[in-house]
Amino acid sequence: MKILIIEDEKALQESIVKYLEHQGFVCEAVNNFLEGKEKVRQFAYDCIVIDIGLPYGSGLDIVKELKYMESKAGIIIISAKNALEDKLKGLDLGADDYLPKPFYLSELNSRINAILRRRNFEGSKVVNFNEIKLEADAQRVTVNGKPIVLTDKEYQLLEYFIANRRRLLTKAAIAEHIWGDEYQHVSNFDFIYTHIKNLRKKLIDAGSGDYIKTIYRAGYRFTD
Amino acid sequence: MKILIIEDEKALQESIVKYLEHQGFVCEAVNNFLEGKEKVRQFAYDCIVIDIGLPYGSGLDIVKELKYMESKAGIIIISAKNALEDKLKGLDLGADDYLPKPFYLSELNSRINAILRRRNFEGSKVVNFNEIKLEADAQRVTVNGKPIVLTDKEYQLLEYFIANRRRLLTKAAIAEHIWGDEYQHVSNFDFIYTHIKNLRKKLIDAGSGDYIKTIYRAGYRFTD
DNA sequence: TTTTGAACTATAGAAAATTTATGAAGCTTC
DNA sequence: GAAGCTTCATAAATTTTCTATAGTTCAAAA
Repeated sequence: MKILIIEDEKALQESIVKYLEHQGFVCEAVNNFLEGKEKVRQFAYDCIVIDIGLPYGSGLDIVKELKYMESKAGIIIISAKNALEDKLKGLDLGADDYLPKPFYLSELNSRINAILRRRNFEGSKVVNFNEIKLEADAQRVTVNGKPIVLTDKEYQLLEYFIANRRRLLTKAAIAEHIWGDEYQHVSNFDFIYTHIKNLRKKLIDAGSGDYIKTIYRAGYRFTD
Repeated sequence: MKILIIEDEKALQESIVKYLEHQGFVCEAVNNFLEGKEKVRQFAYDCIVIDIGLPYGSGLDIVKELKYMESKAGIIIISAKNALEDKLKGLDLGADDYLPKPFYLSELNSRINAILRRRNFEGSKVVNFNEIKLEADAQRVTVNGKPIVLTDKEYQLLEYFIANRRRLLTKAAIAEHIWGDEYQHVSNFDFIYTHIKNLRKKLIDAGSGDYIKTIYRAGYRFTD
């Protein structure tokens, strides 16, 4: 699997490459718009990770280019600001996923895998975890085939848990993922407790196992 | 992981410490050049965050000092002015990364992680010692493949032991590493006994060998 | 060589501190 | 006004620290 990373922050770029290579991907990286465009035209990648804010141009234009070319590569855009606009524009242009900076490399990895998986099985954005089934398209969740109703935050929580199954997720990571940077200074994570509680209850009431394990002083882990 | 922050702006310093502690780092902070130099000479840190503009001297001189000492700590310099010169000088002197103010705390965090990752084990965060396996990513420990549940302190203890396998570790060193410098003057390390005891019990109950050897009047050594 | 005692380490259990869970009460938004 | 999100107060759970006591080690004295 070959991945192209278009990212100008050197330290971040190196981290990504190193991490992904360690995960068994073949990586290439460039640090500006022009080189990015060049690479994209010349070679076929399985997945392309694009920063929006680049020297000499916007990453969004590369997304456009790719779509124009009818490229089959998966596209993940990343953006410094947690800008809803960037996200919407990117997804609108045909990107497969959006990741606000900063993010955990493990998360980027799991999103890449999700996209590649999706691409292979063509179509359905459905993730399973034992008796839990999560249909991303419909933002719908079923337990043993029976649908359950989740609020927005609960759904996001569950999606994040399942995407990062068996991994330790700190409350800070969860907060950043679901609420964004504005919570970085907050030292009070009470609101997470409440959402965890509600999600747990709904899942268990629906007959699922209790997969959300609390790791005292560290965070949570979704596992069986 | 122990981090030193040398930063004179009180509010910023406190934010950094709070944030990083949330991420699971042990932090210490000082607010001027002299104290910074003092700390750096006395203790070993995993990573040091240095503001360039400090009372009584330049942070760059601390970088110099560290390099002279052949310190293994990661170094991140931060600077109020987005001065290219500072950046170049700092990186030239051997700093690992440069961050212009203002920055997102999460950005600082991810850079620290990037450096530690690079520095430590080049990617893979899994360490083995005979039948014991320690997965840093998940903060998970298994013995012969079976997971065991450790408390925070127990985990840190084990991590420290395994990282320094076959080395004599004094109680003072252990206390300093896990609890921070405020324990440097403490002469009573009784609280360590309990943690050692508990860790030993959990490991042995899980079927591991008894690797924590007591060296009378000296400390402990993790070895087979 | 054996005994003895001070210093050191091990252990269990209680107390203190910290962290997480929970239900209810406000807020906002639609 | 209902639904969902957040805050708050309080309860519960878990970990960490403290305390007391017992067991070890080592070296000096007998």
